[in-house]
Amino acid sequence: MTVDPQIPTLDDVAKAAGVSTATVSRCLNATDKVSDRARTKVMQAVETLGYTPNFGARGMAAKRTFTIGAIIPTMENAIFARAIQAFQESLHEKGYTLLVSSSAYRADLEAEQIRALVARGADGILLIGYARDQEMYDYLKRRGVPTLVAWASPQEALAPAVGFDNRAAIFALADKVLSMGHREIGFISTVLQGNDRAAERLKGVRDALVAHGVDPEEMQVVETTNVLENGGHAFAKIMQGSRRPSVVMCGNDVLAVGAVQRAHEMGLRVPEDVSITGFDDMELACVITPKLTTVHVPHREMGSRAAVELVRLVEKESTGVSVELDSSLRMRASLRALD
Amino acid sequence: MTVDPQIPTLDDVAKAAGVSTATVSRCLNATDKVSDRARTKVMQAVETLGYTPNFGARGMAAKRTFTIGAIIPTMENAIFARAIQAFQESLHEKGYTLLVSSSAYRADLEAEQIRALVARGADGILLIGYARDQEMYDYLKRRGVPTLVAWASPQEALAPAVGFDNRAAIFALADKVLSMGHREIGFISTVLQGNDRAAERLKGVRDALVAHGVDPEEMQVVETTNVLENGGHAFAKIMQGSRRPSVVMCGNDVLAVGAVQRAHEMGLRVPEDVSITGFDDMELACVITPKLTTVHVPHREMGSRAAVELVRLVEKESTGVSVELDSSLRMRASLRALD
DNA sequence: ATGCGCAATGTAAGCGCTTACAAATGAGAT
DNA sequence: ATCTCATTTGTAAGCGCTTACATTGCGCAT
Repeated sequence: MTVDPQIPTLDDVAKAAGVSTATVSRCLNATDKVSDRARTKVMQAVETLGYTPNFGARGMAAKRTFTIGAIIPTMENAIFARAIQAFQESLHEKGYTLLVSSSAYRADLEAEQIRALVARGADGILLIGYARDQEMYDYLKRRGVPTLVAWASPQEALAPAVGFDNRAAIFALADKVLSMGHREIGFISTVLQGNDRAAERLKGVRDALVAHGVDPEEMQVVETTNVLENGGHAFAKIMQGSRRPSVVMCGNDVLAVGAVQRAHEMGLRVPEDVSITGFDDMELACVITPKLTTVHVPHREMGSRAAVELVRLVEKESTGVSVELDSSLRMRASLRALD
Repeated sequence: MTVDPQIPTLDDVAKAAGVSTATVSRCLNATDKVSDRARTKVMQAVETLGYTPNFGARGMAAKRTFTIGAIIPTMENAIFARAIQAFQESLHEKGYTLLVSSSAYRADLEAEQIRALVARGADGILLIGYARDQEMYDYLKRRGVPTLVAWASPQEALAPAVGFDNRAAIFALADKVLSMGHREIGFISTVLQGNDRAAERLKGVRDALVAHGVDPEEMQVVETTNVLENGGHAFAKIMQGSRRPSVVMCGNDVLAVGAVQRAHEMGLRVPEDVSITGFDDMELACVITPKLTTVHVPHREMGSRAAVELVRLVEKESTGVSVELDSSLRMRASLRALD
C-alpha cells in the first residue's frame, strides 16, 4: 500500500511562486498580461515542481480542450494512414492534439466513438464519408461540435467536407479502360453497406459502362471486406465465372494487390491474361509486380487541408468551407490495351 | 451569434427523473444498488435528454478515466498498425478507450506526448522500446501512471514489458544466412539513435557473424529513415561499394521491400544476384516478388497481451508481469543458399 | 405500537482549473 | 501631496461529476 504520489496542482505552483492561482493560470495560457517578474517566478515554480496542467479540469473550466477527434474506418491497413498523419502534423502546428479511433467500418461502433469523443470534449471531429444516420449529424449539431467530413464530395447540407469525387475519379479510369478496348469488366468492391465512397466508386464504373454503350448489369461485382487476402478470393471468384473479364477493377489498392497476387498464384499473367486496376495509389501500388494502374488520391493534402478547415470551423473563423480536391490517373503496367 | 446549445448535465437528468444527482451517478456507474424504479426513471431521462457524461468532470471526480494512452513511433507505415489494432480491440472489451499518438521517432515529441497523455488523465501508458531518458520513467513513476513497454525484451528495472528479443530473433536469421554460405553481408538499419530495437537487431547480426568467425567490422551498414524509398537508396549505396555483399539483411520489412524494388530497377535478380531479408513479416512481405524471407513477429498477440497486462497493472491486480514472446523465421524466396 | 437493521436515497464537499470582477499598485499630471 | 487612469494581481464562483456520510423509509421481530 503505497501512498498516492502527490502530483502538483495549480495551487501548489501558486504557493511556490508566491502568487495567486489566477496569475499562474494567466501565465500558462499566455493570454492577458502578466509582469515579467511574476512570469519568471511562476515558470520557475512550474519547472521545479514538474507541474503539468490537468486537462479535464482545464477543459471543464475553459470549455475548450484543444483536442480534435478523428474516426477512421480502420487502422489495420495503410489506406487512411497517410492522410491522418498529415492531419495530425498540421493540427499539432496549430496547437491541437489529435485523438484517433477506428470504427472497424461499423456504424454502431462509429456512433459509440463519436459519443466518446464528444464526452471527452473534442473541440471538433473529423469523419470519413457521409454515410451515417441523420441522427448523428443532429446529435453533433445539438452538442455544438463542429464536424468535417473527408474522403467524399461535399454535401453541404450535412456537413462541410474536404474530399474528392469518388465517382468521377473512377469514372475517368473506367473510361480509359473502356477506350482501351475492354468490354468485359469485373469489379471488386469493399463492403457497400454504410460506405458511400465504395458505392460512389461502383457507380462511377457503371456510369462509364453506360457511356460506352455497355449494359452495366452485365458487370460482375464481388463485394468483400477490406483485406488483401479477400481481394484474392474475390478475384478467384470472378475468374471462375463463365464469362471471364479482360480486366478486373478494384475499389481500392489493397483489394487490387490481393487480386494481383492471386492471379500469380493461379498462373495468370498480369496484364497479358488479365488487367487489374486499383484505387488510392498507396505505396503498395508500386511495390508489386506489375506496378498497379490506379487512381491517385492526394491523401496528405486532404489531411492537411482538413486540419486547416476544421480548425477554422472550431475557432469560428468560418462556418464551413468545403474543398474538393482533384484526383488523377496513374497509368502503370497492370493495365494494358486489348489486342 | 448563435446561443450556445444547452447540453444536458447530470443535474438535468436528476431533475427530469426526480431523483438526486447521486442516484443518477450510481445508475450510470452500475456500482452500488439502485432500486429498479429509480433506475428505469433515470435511464429514460438519459434517453430523452440525450445525455452523455462529461469525461473531464468524471475523471476529475473519480480519479479514473478508463483511458489508456499509447505512443508509437509512426502511423505512416503499417509496422505498428496490427499490434495497435489488437491492443485497442482488447482494451475495448475491458471497457477502456485507447488514445494513440505518434512520436515520429523523436524523443522530444515522445516526451511531449507522454505529458499530454498524463495530463489527460490516462490510467496507463504503452510505450515502444526502452530507449528514452531515465527522467521520463521517473516522471511516470512520480505521477503514478502505470507504464508498459512493448516490442522489446523486458528490462524490469525500468518497466515491465510485453515484447520479444530483437537480438535473438535476427541472430537466428543471420545464423541461417551464414550457414547457407553467405559471408559478405550488407545491413540496412533504421536510424539507430534512440531506437533500442534497431540497435539490438544490428547487434544480433554482428553476433552471428562473430559466431561464424567473420569479422563484424567488415559488414557494411547503412542507416536510414524508415521509408520504403530510403530502403532503396540504402540498397543502392551498399551495392555500389567495392565489395558487393551476396545478401542484404534489413532491419525491417519496409526497408527490405524498398531494397527489393531497387534491386529490380538496377537489373539485379533477387535472389539469384543478391539475397534480401526483412524483419516483421508484414503483409507487404508476401506481396512483393520474390516473397520476402523475414522474421515473423507475433504483432497481434503482442498487442492483446499488452492490453491484458497493462489493464492488470492499472487495476492493481499485478505489479508488472513481463512477457517475452517468441518470434520465428519465415523462409521464403528472397533468400537462397550460395552456390 | 415500538424499535431495529438494512437498503435506498439525498446532501454536500471537493476534484483542478479559468475568468469575471474587485482590489491594489504605480506612473504621470496637477 | 493628491488624484487619475492603466496595468497587474487577487478573490471567489463555478464547470459537471463522484462519493463519504447523513438521512430516510421499510419490513420484521418484539
